[in-house]
Amino acid sequence: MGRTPCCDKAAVKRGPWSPEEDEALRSYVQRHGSGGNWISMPKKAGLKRCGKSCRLRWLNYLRPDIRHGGFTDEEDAVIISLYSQLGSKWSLIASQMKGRTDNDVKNYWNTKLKKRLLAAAAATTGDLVSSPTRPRVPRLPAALAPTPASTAAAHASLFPSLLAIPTVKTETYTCDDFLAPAAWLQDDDPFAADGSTSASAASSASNWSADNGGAVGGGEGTFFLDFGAAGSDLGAADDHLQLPGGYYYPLDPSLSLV
DNA sequence: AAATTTCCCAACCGCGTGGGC
DNA sequence: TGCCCACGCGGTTGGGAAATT
Repeated sequence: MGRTPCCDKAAVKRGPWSPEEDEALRSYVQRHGSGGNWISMPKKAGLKRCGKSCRLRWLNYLRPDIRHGGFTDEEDAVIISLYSQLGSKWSLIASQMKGRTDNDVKNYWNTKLKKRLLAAAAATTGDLVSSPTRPRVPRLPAALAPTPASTAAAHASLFPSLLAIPTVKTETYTCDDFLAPAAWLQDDDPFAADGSTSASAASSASNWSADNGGAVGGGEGTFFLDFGAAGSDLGAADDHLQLPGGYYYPLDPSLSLV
C-alpha cells in the first residue's frame, strides 16, 4: 500500500533548481505568496516541480532573509544549548536564529558541530574539555543537571559531559535583546580561547538572571530568561555573567525569539 | 597531474499532524 | 466521527567541491 505520492513523480522535474526556475518561483511567491496551497502553486507558477519541492526551495534558499554558512560562536552556543534541551527539533532551534533554516541548522549540526563535540568528548577525561579552537565544554554537577525530554535524553547520552546544560525556557516570547544561554559551565570565559566573543558577550550579560532567587531554578537545574530586565543596563557588565547554573552569552541583539 | 577520499549541502522521502468537510 | 488532503518536519541521500594521496 504505502502512502499516496504528493505528486506524479514521472511528471515533475527533480534535482537541482535552475536559475530560471528559481526566478519563476521567486517572482510568483513575491507577487502572490504561496496562495496557501503549495501543491497547486507550481502549476500556477509554470513550474514542473512538486509542490513540496517548491516550498522547500523557497523556505531554504529563496526567502529574502536567508543566511547561509558562517555560523558564529554565538550561534554554535545557541544550537548546542537548544539541542541539549529539545533534541533534534531543528525547526524550533532554527526559529530562534534569525535567517537560519531548519535544514541549515541540521546540516551544520550533523556535519560540524556534532563531530566537534564528539571529538571533545573523546578527548575529555575529566570535567572539562579543551580544544584549540573551541571553548572548553562544561559539565554540570549531577544535582543541577536538567531533566531532558526523551529525545534530548537519548542524545545527551551521546555527550554525557557536554549536554548537561540548564533548561532553556522555550515558551513563546519576544525580546529585542534576546540572549542565548550558552551555559558553558567552567571556571573562566569559555570563548576566551579563541578570543572571539567574550567582549560582546559581556555587553549584555546582565540581561540574564536565575528565576529562583539566584538558585538554579525549580530545583531541576532550570533557568529562565528574565526579559523584564532586558535592556536595562546593557553594556554595564565588564565580563561574562556567571550564575549558579553557568554562563550566559548574548547573541546579536537584533536576534529575537518569536 | 590524476585518482581517490572526505566533506558539505541541497534536495528528496515519508511520516505525523491538523484542518476542513 | 472519520476520512482526506496539504503542510511541516526530521531523517536520509546524491552529487559537487575540496582536500588528500
